Formats: sequence, C-alpha cells, structure tokens
Amino acid sequence: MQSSFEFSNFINSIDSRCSKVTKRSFNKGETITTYLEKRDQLCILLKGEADLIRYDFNGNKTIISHFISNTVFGEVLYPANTNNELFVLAKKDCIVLFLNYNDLWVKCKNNCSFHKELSENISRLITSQVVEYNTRIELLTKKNIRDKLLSYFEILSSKNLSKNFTIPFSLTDLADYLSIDRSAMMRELSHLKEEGFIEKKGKQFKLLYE
Amino acid sequence: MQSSFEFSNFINSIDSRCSKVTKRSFNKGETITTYLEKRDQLCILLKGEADLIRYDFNGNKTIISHFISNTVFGEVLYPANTNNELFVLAKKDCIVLFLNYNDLWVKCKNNCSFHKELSENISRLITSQVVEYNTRIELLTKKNIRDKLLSYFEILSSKNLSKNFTIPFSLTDLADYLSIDRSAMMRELSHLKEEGFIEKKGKQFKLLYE
DNA sequence: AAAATTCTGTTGCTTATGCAACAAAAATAT
DNA sequence: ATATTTTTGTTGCATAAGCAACAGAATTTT
Repeated sequence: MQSSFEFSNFINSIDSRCSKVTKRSFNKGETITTYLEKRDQLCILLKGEADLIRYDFNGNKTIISHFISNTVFGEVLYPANTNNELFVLAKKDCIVLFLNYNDLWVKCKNNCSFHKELSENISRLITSQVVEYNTRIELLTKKNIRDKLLSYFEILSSKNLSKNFTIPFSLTDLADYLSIDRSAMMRELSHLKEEGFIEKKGKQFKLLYE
Repeated sequence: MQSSFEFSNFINSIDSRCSKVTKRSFNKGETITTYLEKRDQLCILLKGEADLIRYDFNGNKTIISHFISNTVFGEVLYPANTNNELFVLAKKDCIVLFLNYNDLWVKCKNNCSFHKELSENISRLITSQVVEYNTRIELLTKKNIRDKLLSYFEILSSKNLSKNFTIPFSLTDLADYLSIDRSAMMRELSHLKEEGFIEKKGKQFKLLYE
C-alpha cells in the first residue's frame, strides 16, 4: 500500500523556525497516539509501520488500518461518532510528524515558505489516502472471498507489472485487510490452487489465468 | 453522508478571471464523467446527487459510491488499477465544478486569491472525504449484518442527537452502502424489531436499547 | 389519471463463510 | 542456542447470509 507521493525529500528540509510541527521517534510497541479526544491532530508517518487498533466494548481487538511510510493518520481524519477506543501502535520503530490540522491553513507569523509547501504536500498525502481507501472499499464491497482475493491479486499484479508478486504483509494481516476469516481465506486459497487459478508458495503468488 | 465543511459560500464568489475551473449543469440521468482515462480530473458536486457506477466484465452494475452536495469525486481520487468501467451518473439534477488537480498547486498567472482559497477549500473537502471513507470502512469491516446495521444506526443516532432518525436514502441503497444483500438485510431488520432492539416505520427508526 | 417503474417486505432453499481447534513451521525474543 | 510467540495450513460443524422469486406499496413518468 505504498503512497505514490514522495514526501521525505521535502520533510528533510524542515528547519527549526517553525514551531508548530513536532517530530518524534517511537520504539516498536509504543503508543503513538490515540483518537480519544478531539484536537484536530494530524500525523505523518515518516518511517516505520504502525497499526490503528480498536478495542470494542467486549475488549475485542481489531486492526482497522495499517500505516506505512508516507501515510497520514490522526483523529482529524476519523469520524468522531464511534464509541470505541482507538490507538495507533508502532509495529516497528517509527518516526512521526505531529501537527494541528487547522494550523496548516493559518499564515505562520514568520510567513515561512515551509508552511506553504507543507500544506501542499500534506494535501497530496491526504489525496493519496483517498485513493488508498477507494481501493480498500472496492475490495471490501466484493460479495465473496474469491472475488476479494482475485481483485486484490489483480491490483498487486498490475502494480508489479507481472503475474508474479509477493504480498506486502502476512496472510493473517491480509485476512484483516479484506475483513474475512483467516481460515476461510486459507481454504479459498487452496481451492484457487486446486482449480489452477494461482500458484502459491508462502507469500509469493503467481497468477495462471488470462 | 453530509460533508461537515461548507463550501458553497466560497464557491459563489467565483469570478471569471480564473479560466482553469469550469462549472456545468447536468440533468438527472446524464453522465457527469467517467474514470476511463487518466487526466487528473477532480470534480466537486455543488448541488444534486450522483452515483459512481461500476459495470464489471459480466455487465453487472454496482453502485460504488453515492455523492451529495459538497463532496469531491473524480478519477484523480480513484485507483488506476481497476479494469472496470466507472461512470458518475446524475441521480438528480446536478451542478458540478471541474478542475485539474495539478493546476490547483500551480500559481495562477493572475496570482489570484481565488486559487489560493480554492486549494485550501478543496483540501478540506478531501479531508472530509477521508473521514467519510473511514466511516464506511468501519462499517464494511463489521463481521455480520446485525453489527453493520447497529453501528450505522449508532452513527445516525449520534449525528441526530436522538434515538429517532430517518435514513438518508432508500433501504435498497442502504444495502448497497453496507454491501449486503437487500433481502438478507430486511430479514435482519425484522429480527431486530422482533427482539425489541428497534422500532421501524418505513425509513424512520427508533433505537430502543441503552 | 393511468401506466410504468422502483421500492419494500417476505419466504424457501442452498451454500459460503465464520468459528473453534489443532499441529507444524517460521519468526522473534531471551 | 533455546524458548516463546506468531504465523501458516487444515478440517468439521453450524449458521448467517446470498440468491431467486413474488406481491403489494409507493413513487415517478407520461
């Protein structure tokens, strides 16, 4: 789920003139932020991987989203009407940029070019996020497991310009991403193998049709 | 699915200095745009309602998204790797603003304040869209129909600050939105009534629990 | 005002898929 | 290097939910 837009070149040029933005490091396992209170927080994951986790009233844990380098997250992008507890946890060591979404649009007292460029860059990141979510919604709205898998493979294959590809996370996480039961997914993968649609070796796949 | 951000006040101030933006009207049933070719098109629905429709290889028609006033859509927000045919159709009479996403960030030769304000406003619209999609993904990832319905009702109820609410589209469209079979949804609604969780009269609902 | 279309509500049948449980393999931590 | 945790792969069982089909209500079109 790589964001197509390259943010890091720009972000390396951050100078200390602009106090509205803070940068922090997190070790694997640490909580990066929560979505518990409304504070218009926007975060940019510069490096590492993180999960958005929901604990529902039964204490069930769900991975709602998985974030990688150059993605945006934060409570400002999330509906306020959930009565869940939402946490973003570092799955690997992370570097995160924190800012207030509304500050983005306020002219910095230094009138620094950084601010202007930042707002454009962040807008593009958010746009990439919309594309990303449209992809996921397209997959989630398929009626059955087979169609979800094949559509997902189609996407990876076309990104890779090849019938061969490796899924970018574990099969367990893939089931989460597609919102299907893992064992049911494994069963369907077996069927797809038996029926000659795919070859599979661990996380490596090959499409045999078309 | 009302966008929280108010765009129309601003947009009424469009003047003719800026030629990069065009405004068009559509009658119900007309095709507003397609996602067939890559052209970085971004559209803003100023008035009316429209659906994003997919025709898959079997000719099956699916409503992927439903757009209302003050929402953004367009191929620039959609993944390119689908081999579907995607159309946006006016469901009611519509007024639509068309622009090229990349032009947004290029300084207009007139250096007009319109452009600056436009980019900020559109960024906020896109952000609202992310929130909207997070809402839908949250619903789509619930494991069964009952949870999808109850979570959706929870959202409407809290938006309305009341246990009573009316769903903003037809039951048929609700099934589409939640990506479930309509008749299965109707069955589940009956069960929820029988078991005393809800009252229902047409599109009007009342939550009886908590 | 009549005709046509879309929406609602219901039911029977079938099957896809969720759930639970397990062992082996792989990855990670000590 | 060993222990611990996580992931992978498989299976039996039960049921939630998809599909098809229908009639009446409601809405829209002519």
